[in-house]
Amino acid sequence: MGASRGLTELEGAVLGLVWSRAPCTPYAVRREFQVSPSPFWSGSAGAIYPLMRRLEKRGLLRAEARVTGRRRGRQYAPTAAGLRALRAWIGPPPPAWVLGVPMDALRTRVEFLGALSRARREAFLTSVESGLSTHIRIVQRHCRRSMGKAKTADHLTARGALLMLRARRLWLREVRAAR
Amino acid sequence: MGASRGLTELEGAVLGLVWSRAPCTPYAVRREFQVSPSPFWSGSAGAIYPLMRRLEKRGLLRAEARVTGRRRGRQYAPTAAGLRALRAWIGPPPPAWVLGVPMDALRTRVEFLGALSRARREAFLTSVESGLSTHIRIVQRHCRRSMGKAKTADHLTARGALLMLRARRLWLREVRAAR
DNA sequence: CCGCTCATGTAACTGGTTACATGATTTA
DNA sequence: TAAATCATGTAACCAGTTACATGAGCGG
Repeated sequence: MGASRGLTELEGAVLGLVWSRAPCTPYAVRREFQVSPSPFWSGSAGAIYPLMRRLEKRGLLRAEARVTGRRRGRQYAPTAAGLRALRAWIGPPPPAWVLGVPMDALRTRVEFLGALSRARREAFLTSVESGLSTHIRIVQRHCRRSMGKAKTADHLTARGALLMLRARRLWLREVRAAR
Repeated sequence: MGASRGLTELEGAVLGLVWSRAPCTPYAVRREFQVSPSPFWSGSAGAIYPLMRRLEKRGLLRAEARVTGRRRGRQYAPTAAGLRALRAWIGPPPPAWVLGVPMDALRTRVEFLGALSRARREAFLTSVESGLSTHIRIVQRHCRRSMGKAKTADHLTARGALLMLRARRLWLREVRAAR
């Protein structure tokens, strides 16, 4: 029933998050996005709350009222249909754009570095390299923290992020050398 | 003097593209996005044409009517203010989110791979690894083609994309090994 | 002359953001 | 008890997408 067209990226990510943390409040999901070192989604309330209601209405999430003290709230868990939807979202050979080079704001900027004076270019590259190193340290810590403790998925994700950042820093050095 | 708030990512990319290819039609810009191995922006007409008009109205692009045969059309080039805006977009130490881990649809999916059966997981990883290798070959070709010929910026961008893809493939192998 | 690609646009939609509003709970 | 944070939500906005419309030029 319910022709249920595919999930958007954010929907997929939220559904997956709920699946892996269930039972799970919208607030917890938001936090997850907010503390993530990958700041693509703001995890704004205006995105998350309506989205989870939507998933509930589509029968992919089931909500139970949570009453801690006098606090209203809902905890979500995926339904059977929700799990199926998640699998259908991940499972089949992903469309090309999923495999394609991810968009990268840094790469875009570097592409037009030629518009800057030599001095500004140097300053840019220096600042970026140090900023990148900071980020790497953060993700590295996150990576170590999630090691072992049965959080394999988290750890692997962090590893992925780390490898990505390192590749970028390496590339940055190439860029600097080439100028 | 139009307080000219900052440029969006797409605006920055378009302005940069026009700067590096000027004089340049909107259509050429679209094509650039469409053939890019990084398929984040569709390069849809509905995005590009209004955007470039906007930049023109803000005084960042200057348009000259192009008449080839009986064909209407506009060629754009950045104005002095446009170049300044481009520099201001790239130049200063970029905000943290530019340096942060770029969002990656593949990483998101892998994060929830645990929702799949062992067999499906295997199938997924196999399909992704081969798809990734295909993409790598494509970018590699692009990379070689842009070598030398004074297209340093293009080449470096392609290199960046290539390193990113390779890091991803390496990571994929880790994922497979860890399961 | 038919269909394909080049080329320029517009209109409706939509998903996510910003900014705001509200109240409960914890901490200084 | 005041300030901070937890927690839930809404409303207006906006950038980019999809889908459509139009017409020029060109290859068969």
